[in-house]
Amino acid sequence: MTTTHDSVDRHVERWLPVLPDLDADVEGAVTRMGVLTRHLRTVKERVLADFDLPAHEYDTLHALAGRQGRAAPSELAADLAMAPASITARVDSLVERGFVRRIPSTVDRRRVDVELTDAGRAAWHGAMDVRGAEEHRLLRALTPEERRLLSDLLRRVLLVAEQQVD
Amino acid sequence: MTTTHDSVDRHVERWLPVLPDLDADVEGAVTRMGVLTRHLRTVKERVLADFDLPAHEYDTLHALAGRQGRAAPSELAADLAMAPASITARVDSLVERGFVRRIPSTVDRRRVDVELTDAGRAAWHGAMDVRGAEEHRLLRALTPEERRLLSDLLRRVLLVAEQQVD
DNA sequence: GCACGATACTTCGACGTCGAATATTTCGGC
DNA sequence: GCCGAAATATTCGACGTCGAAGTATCGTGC
Repeated sequence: MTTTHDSVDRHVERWLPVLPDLDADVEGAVTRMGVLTRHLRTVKERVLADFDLPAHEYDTLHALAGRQGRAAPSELAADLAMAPASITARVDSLVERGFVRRIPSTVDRRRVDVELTDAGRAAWHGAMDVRGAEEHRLLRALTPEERRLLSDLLRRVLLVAEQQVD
Repeated sequence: MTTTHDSVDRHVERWLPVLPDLDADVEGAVTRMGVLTRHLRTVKERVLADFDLPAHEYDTLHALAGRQGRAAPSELAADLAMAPASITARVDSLVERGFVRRIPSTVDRRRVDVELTDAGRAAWHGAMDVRGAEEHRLLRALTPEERRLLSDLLRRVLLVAEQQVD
């Protein structure tokens, strides 16, 4: 069983001479996470192109589906980790395509619920099947136990990032 | 020793009812990588603000330093994984700030080398020290052996992503 | 009841990135 | 040597995102 070099190994080898106090494991783990998330995003974009769905439109439909097909723009902004101002444009184009409806709330006239139409739910559901295929293809490099281990290690790292500093 | 829930655990719990065939470990690992890379980018942006350096300017200086302070725009584009057309604007603003020089090549008149000035190298070197502090803070949640393990697991996953399909 | 701060969404202007098209230069086959 | 193909950097127009400002509405304390 021989271990092989990946692009990050070459990246680290290239930087080690000029930055001697570089921790290969820290740099390696961080850089690999970055490369992998970028890769997954690129593949998702390419796969969704077959459905005429830009990734940001799919993401919006997905977030809506995660809230039973109905949510306020501010809720979508929080779920998608983006500025509330950006939601307006996203919803505009989805309305244009008939995937989404704007429903002014009657109880609080400041609010405007966004609701998935049947066409919108169909578009989401259709693209859903291929979604995650690349994730599983990559993670199949590990055994189920190793996947659990990876997920657990990352949880412990993420907990440090998310802990409140009051 | 009690294990704690992070935001991704809550994310998975929220989706499991509607997507029963969701693999918690695959979804967990992938989502955590995404959240962590986003977190690291945000913190880096905030820390670099003290140096009046937008992250994309720092990244460009960093890429340049990785090539001994001199590189062609196309090389920078490759190292930074972005479109060559985008490099022009980045170099423009760095020239504006005196961090970089454009040197037309004499041997191949299509090429224009970009060279780090003393001020540019100083700006990069100054921001270098704080760079990576957050990475180490987060990864300190793991033991050195666990960090090695994490990096190794991610390498095996990345190798699948990078393997050529001829 | 009223005024004032908080809340919710949108508009606006600026910015960074990209793909396609362009201009210039080099290279290779003949 | 010449001509078409490849390479290199840039310009241009479009797009998605953001922060700040704007508009409308709600809620609360008095």
